[in-house]
Amino acid sequence: MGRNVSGAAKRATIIDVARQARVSISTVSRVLNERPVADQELVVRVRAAADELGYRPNAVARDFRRGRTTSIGVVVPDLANPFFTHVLKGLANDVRAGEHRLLVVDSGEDPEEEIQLVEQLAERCDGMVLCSPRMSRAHLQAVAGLDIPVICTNRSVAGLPLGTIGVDSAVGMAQAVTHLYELGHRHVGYLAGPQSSWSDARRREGLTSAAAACGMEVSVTVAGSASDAGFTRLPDLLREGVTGVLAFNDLVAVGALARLRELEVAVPGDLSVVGFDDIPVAAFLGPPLTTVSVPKEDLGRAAWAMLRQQMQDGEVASEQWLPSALVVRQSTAPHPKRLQSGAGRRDGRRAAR
Amino acid sequence: MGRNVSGAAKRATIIDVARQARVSISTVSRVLNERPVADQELVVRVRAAADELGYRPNAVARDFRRGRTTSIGVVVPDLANPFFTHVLKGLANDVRAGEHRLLVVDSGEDPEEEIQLVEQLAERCDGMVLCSPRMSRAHLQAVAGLDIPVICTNRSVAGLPLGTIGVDSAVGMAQAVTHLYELGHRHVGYLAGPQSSWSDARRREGLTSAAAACGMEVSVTVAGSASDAGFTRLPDLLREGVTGVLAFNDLVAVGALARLRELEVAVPGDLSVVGFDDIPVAAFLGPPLTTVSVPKEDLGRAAWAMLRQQMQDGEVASEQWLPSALVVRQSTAPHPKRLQSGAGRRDGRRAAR
DNA sequence: CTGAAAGCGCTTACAG
DNA sequence: CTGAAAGCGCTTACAG
Repeated sequence: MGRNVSGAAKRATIIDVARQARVSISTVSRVLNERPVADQELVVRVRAAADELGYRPNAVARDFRRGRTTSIGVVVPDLANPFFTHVLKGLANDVRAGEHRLLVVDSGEDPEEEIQLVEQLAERCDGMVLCSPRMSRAHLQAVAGLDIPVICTNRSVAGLPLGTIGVDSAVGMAQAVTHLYELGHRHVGYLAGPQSSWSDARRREGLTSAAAACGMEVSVTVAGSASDAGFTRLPDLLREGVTGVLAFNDLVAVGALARLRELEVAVPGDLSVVGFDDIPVAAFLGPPLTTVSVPKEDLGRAAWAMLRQQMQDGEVASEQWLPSALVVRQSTAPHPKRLQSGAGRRDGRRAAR
Repeated sequence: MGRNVSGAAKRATIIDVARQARVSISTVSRVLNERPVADQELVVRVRAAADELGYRPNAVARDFRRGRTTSIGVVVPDLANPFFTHVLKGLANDVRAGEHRLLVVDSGEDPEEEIQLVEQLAERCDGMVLCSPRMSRAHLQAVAGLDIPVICTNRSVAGLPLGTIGVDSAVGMAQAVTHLYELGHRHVGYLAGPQSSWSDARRREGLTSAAAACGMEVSVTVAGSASDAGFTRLPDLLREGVTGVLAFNDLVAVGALARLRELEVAVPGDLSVVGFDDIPVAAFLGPPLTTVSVPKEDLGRAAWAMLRQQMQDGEVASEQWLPSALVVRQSTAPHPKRLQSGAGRRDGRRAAR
């Protein structure tokens, strides 16, 4: 039993196994990698020797020699954000099926940390997925020079040889705005996300242009990506006199709802609230949250599909956008002072486009 | 610019750099690893050559040669569970400070998958943290034989040379039970977690013995670890006539709250609800959830501290338990039919022990 | 102080 | 079909 009893009883290598089994190291390697070996007697001896010595192949040596790692790296800005963990779930499920394993790394929303991690990780992986990368375009360009297949999610990288897959949040946002408009709202507020978020920019754009199209007034306040930001910034919008609030994401909406409860503003009676992402808790809130649902797990799956193809044929730089869709629950209702026909619709799901 | 224009213009190695700089590979290695090199002229030439060739050292080769990886592996059952992501945050923050990087892997709550991932990961890391491992004790024993420092969280591994760090959930659970007792409740229900969870067993034990101590009746129904489980199983407990419900974790409590809203059972007026973990959303629910707070980030930090020490002095097998503490918010109130003096306490925090 | 050489533990052409 | 040998890209004793 080659186990360390105490201290370092040096780990058995393929040479030790070969000696013990009285064969060459080539044969040991073949047996252990299930390559054809004619003499069954040899196979038996090798397996016995490996067992006896507690031999475990040195994976780093093998990766080194093969020039491949069978690992896929994933970089996310914040593992505590449910959006990313659901993308990861989709990825993990499909990757697990194959022979690769997923190595996840959290950049802590720090662009500098992010590029460093990416460069370190790239050396130890066969391919990478960068989830909503926060790094500068210049750094993304450096990533493109890393000669390893890379997919970016929710970040446009036009002109760079990186695969892109994202959610078309403009469409979902436009649906949300239209929904509020149809309910009679004429002045809405946006609890914006982090400045470094490309998705926030897209959502804000979508909101602004949809509102402009139907002549709605929009007030914006910068919140962030977590619930306390929504809790803190919500009053800014109330002061502006909005009757509907759209949040950068569901977490921010959760904070807004809590603040409204504290202020005894009834939702949806006095004010309508719309989230974004449709994280699991959204459906369980009081009231259940009207939100824009994005296919998080599909995003992960699609990223893996794209990455795998890129690893196979070496072709890069495709682009793919998944639809988002408004899910109407119970946090939105007709404008308090202006009842109208479109009111009272509940729990429907409207497909994007 | 050694970048691949298309196809594989083979990556520059240390040999190419040495040739270009007209020095030995030893010197290149020394310069690039910032070891003392006397002749500044050489340093300049090496840096220039490396730049010109776009040289990036092969990390796998270096890890192989050094016999170390500067990576720490972390295995979690489910990245979508906020509890684990917060433990990870604590870990990541402290690890980031040093020279190590964190490689996270999700076992999908599958014990078989878990042991496989652990064995693969162990070969590519200098140390590992297993968060709430679901694998059998026999498999844990195999892990102990992997001659790599390993810390387990929330799992007792008595007799095995693995570091253990966990949360003493029995204490927090006892506080929750006492809290309900003092509010006049005499029959409570438990929405239990997954069978494979060691923490659930501990919490259930804590609940049962605390309830027995004060003569309270307990009904148990097996839910799981996600909100829909709480939503689905809650009625089982109502049927038993409980006036207070304790959930395995906050997610399950969220589901229970949603079901109660649907059933128009007032919380806390008609029924009290207590969660576990104190995830961020707990404080933002309607009503804000009374729950047992566990020091998730501290758990991660402590795991890293223990692992680092184990990697330094090779000493293994310490044990450490962090306290949990009840946080009283607004989802608990006096038993509806039995008002009494202890009632109405709000928003206090009771330290463990 | 720098360079030539050994060697980490494997896999895989190449001989026999 | 199996074995002897080369070599992946580094780091680090060891010479000079």
